[in-house]
Amino acid sequence: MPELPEVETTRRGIAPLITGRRVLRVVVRNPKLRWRVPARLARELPGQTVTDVTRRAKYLLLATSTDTVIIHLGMSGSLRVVPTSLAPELHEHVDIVFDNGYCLRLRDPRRFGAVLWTDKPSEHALLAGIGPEPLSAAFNAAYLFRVSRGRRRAIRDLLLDGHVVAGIGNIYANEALFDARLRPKRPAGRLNQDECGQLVRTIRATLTRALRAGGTTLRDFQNASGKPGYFQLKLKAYGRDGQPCPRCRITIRHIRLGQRSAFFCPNCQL
DNA sequence: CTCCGATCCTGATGGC
DNA sequence: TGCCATCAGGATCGGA
Repeated sequence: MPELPEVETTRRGIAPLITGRRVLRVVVRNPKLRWRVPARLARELPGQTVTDVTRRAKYLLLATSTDTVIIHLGMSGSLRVVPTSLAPELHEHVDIVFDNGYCLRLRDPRRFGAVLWTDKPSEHALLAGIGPEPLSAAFNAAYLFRVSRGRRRAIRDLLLDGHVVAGIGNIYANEALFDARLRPKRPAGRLNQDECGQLVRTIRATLTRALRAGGTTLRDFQNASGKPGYFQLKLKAYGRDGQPCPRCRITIRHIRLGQRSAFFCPNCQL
């Protein structure tokens, strides 16, 4: 489940390999992803040179002088730079072929990902309105306190809302709440300023540590070199139901919150 | 405005 | 052994 650390790990892996490379062609073996891969992509991109590889929330943005390719890894997506001659495997749906014999290859078994084209990224519906990056100064205690006022929804769900804060998925939301000693279902509007500050700090720390470990690999995630991340070894709450809390040894509990799992220690998270 | 459920998809897993 | 149901979940959409 690529969240911010996994997408950023992917960005760092592919950026040095494709920046400055000219696109020869785009091969779309299966256009049916979360949204249909636009035909315009294969028409417009050839001949253009990748000038920049950036990330916003969980979106990877490949920029040329005039266009931007938007890539989302969904739940099961991964990107690798491989020799163009290497035969694609099942679920390897899109290649962006470069002038040096290599291509950027998207694998996405569950096809929740996306490959889109835009010439005005700042106005694109998916990118406009995204909340602040959690590792930026704009995401701070005052901001979280302000946007959570009057909200009755569970704090776990507020953290998953990309319009509130970018790039956090279920794994890191649960982990940050564990470290902040806050229950996933606490109504967001009930957090005081100190708790908001604490949560901002644990979100930052969790994402930073995950980034250092190369992300979390539960099943599908692999970085641009095909290697897994290692943060799953450090998870304290997520997926650990029935096992002892690393703080107090009480058994970690699993509940269903909305449509998703939540994990917490019933003793030390309030 | 806010919130929640439904939706898209495939592969792994567990029960019978 | 095989079959079927369930679950994983990012982000949008529509309706309450």
